[in-house]
Amino acid sequence: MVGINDVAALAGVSSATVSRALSGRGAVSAATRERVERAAEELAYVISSDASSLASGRTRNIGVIVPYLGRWYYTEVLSGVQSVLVSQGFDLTLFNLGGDAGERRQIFEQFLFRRRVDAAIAVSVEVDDDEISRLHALRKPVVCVGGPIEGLRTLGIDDLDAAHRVVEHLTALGHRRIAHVAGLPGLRDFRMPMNRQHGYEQALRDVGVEPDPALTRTADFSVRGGHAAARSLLEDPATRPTAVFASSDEMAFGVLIAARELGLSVPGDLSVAGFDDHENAGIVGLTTIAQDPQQMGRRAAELVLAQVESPDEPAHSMNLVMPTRFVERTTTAPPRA
Amino acid sequence: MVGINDVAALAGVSSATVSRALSGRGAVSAATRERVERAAEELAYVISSDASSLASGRTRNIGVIVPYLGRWYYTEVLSGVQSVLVSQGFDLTLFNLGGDAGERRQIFEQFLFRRRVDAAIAVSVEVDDDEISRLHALRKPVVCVGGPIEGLRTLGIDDLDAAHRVVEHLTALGHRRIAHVAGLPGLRDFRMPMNRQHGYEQALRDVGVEPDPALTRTADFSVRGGHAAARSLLEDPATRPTAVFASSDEMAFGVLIAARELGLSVPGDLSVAGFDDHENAGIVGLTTIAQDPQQMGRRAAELVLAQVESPDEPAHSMNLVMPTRFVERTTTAPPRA
DNA sequence: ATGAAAGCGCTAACAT
DNA sequence: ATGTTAGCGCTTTCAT
Repeated sequence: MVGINDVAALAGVSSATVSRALSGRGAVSAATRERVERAAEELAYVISSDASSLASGRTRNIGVIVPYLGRWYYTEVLSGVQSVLVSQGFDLTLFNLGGDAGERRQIFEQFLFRRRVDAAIAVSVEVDDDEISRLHALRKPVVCVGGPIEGLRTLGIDDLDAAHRVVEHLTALGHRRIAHVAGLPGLRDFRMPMNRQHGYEQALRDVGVEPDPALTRTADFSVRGGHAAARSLLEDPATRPTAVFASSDEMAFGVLIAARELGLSVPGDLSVAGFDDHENAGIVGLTTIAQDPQQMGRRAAELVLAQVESPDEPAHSMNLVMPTRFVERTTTAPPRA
Repeated sequence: MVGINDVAALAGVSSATVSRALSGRGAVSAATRERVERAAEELAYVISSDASSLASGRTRNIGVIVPYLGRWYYTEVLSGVQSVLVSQGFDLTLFNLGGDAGERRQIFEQFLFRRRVDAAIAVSVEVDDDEISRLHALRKPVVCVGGPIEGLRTLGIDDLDAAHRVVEHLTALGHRRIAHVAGLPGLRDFRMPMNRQHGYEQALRDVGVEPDPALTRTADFSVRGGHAAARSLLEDPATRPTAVFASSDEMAFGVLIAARELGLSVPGDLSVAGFDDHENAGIVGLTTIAQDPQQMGRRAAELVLAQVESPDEPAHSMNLVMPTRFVERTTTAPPRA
């Protein structure tokens, strides 16, 4: 195994100089750097990250915690994070909380603490108090995407406002009986589903409609969940709403499937609006409010790397609000007269 | 930061004994182990994985290479891998090749070689010769899920047979004009799309039908791709097939959407069959052939860990074939008379 | 069964 | 700008 000393010998310098030349920390003359790089190249030298980490205290590795992988949102965030990390030469260690409670405990109690990461990014993770204190105990930069966690840097969208805007679109079209397929709290993050529910309610009150609790159903953000919720919401023609707002596009897809099964035409008999601008929203013409989770992942990675690079700067907590964009397509129209 | 010496002091033993007691390597009396564990617990000691790796040469970290994250298949495999690794105390470093060519090169040339992983799992990665030799140069266990790579352990399904069975179902129903929305080769793995195409062709020849090249369209495994392929396949009533086999359920979803847009009833005017048994296949009643990528991920992790634990045993190459299961639902029926 | 001590391959003072 | 040297926190012979 070729090590730093082999490179040093070939380049005719000390190992310290090789370290400086290759890492970019500390002054090295251009000529020397040149020779060192050539030698490293020739020997196909690759650094031992373990030795480097041990000596320097920096791992060049970021931990990313996700509650689940099988939803569009998470993989998008993850891709964004990954691409920034790769470009900066950082590795990504994935912690997936989707397994059983034991796995989750092990991750919070052991894995995060093996000093293997310089920082962590938590993606819409619903953490309990004990877990929060463990994250703080890391004494490492932590930024949260989506779910605001007390005292940590956060990056997300304004869920209340976004939901409000979508539902406002429906009321502006003339809808008054609008149902909400809401997300289950506690599944991703506790507050997000609530904020979207509040945005929905507020938009109704704006036009003088008192939200009817019977028109809100919760589901697990999946197509299947949205489908089941819509079936129960739509099957009785007497109480049927004229529009449905789903708190995620995937649930909206489920609503569309249910509507078709029940012989309801969209948007003739029923308007449907979603939330996300999922990659498949366009193809079914879904009106929705777009967020860009990949971009959020990139920003989160940048934030966290900035803190890693300059650990001394006081990381005042903050909550970065990313923009959302209303996208009108063909699943929404005025209600039948 | 509490280290091994603190634990040793508290337990009244040497650091060597602590190391042995906690790692399980080497003989320690039950009583001593007990005391050491208690001391470690009390001090909330967590090992420095860097120091441990440096000294032992083992990292307890597995690299997982995926070409892309945004498809059901990959996240399922990843979940399976992850759950086994967590239970064995291993970390998972994620390498996502989905970025640009530069990122990909960096991953193969640098990241994999930082000696940060004990082994790697490649998930349906289409690798070129240079990349294969780099994987071999790792001199670490590598197992591939899905895409067979020369000289490496592989685990996957029999794509030809699976496709054959689905199409056989269609011919048994009486279909003769059967189209294939095939996967684009080179996107995931080169051979898989071809094998499915061959299975499709073979099932047709079984009933004396020579496959019509005009009835095969390729797409990128996405809903959008399947939709576009189906539009061009179905729009002309004169040349329209009576059934479509899609090489992934996600593409089949796109076919279903296109059929509806064109006013074709399924399965009345058109039968549709997919491949995967995606989590949403049931909800739209899609007939398909099920594979279990999560299970494949678990098996791959087990295989690779077994090799990591006993590196001396000759890792004869092998190709583990996992079962598939035909699932008949409601999108297939005999063609109209 | 346990301890002493020599590394593992780097980095970072410190010195020049 | 470069070299010398002392660790980083473990694991693993080798003794006992």
